[in-house]
Amino acid sequence: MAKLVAPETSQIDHSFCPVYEAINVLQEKWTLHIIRTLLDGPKGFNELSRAVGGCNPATLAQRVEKLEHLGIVSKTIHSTMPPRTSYALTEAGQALQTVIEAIDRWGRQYLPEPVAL
Amino acid sequence: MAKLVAPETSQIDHSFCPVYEAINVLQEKWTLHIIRTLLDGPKGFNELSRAVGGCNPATLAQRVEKLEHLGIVSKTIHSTMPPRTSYALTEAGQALQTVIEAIDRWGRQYLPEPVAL
DNA sequence: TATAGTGTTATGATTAGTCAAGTATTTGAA
DNA sequence: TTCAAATACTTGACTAATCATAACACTATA
Repeated sequence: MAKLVAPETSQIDHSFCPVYEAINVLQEKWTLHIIRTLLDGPKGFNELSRAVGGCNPATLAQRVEKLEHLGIVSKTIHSTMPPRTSYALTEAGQALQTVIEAIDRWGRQYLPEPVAL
Repeated sequence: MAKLVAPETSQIDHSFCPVYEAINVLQEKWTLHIIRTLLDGPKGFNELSRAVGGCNPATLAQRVEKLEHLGIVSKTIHSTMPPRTSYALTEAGQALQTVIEAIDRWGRQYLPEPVAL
């Protein structure tokens, strides 16, 4: 799995760059949507799914697990049967509000119309 | 950001929400890396590829084309043979610096160590 | 002449994401 | 009572995205 790194002449060293890592975390599909939704307050799984809009449960479960692992989201199980869970942002997750706000401002200014692809 | 308090309803209208669209644009793999790299200044294709680090040329070409279409990146062909091109950020692209900076600050504060997956 | 550079595009393989359906249980309505 | 809907996911099959690699035409340097 370890890959031989190209000669040092022209390759940039990403060995540990916080911005690079942060971008890698946030760039996964649905991640930013999930965080934005949770900025509104804690939500259960299906509630989150509906609010995010369009993410299928398999992907959502995987994303939420990874975010929990990264300390961005916390999961609380209130009762096992009937199942009742809630997902909330940790401090690190709340701190992403500044990122979402920056995206929000940019979007309002530079995406005034629906994007046709 | 407007914190629309949705007490019980939980169904959100995404008909046209600039933040939602902006997130969709920025969440695609390599997009933020490309923009961050170009904040450093205009680059040629291979130069960009090296600086971004790890993106394969097919994907990079596709991303860059989409970003050009969205008015975030501009492409200038200086000569066809030998090929010489340069990719640069437009005004809308430059405006994403605030987003990258927010991610940067977050990363430095909350990702102090390499993320093990 | 040989090697490395330019900007792409083509290939076929791998990985990531999607879809529909199912699990076990309770709550609320008919 | 019995049925439908809700809860939080999981599973397996499928498709779309991304991957590494190589090719192309051509120049500039060694």
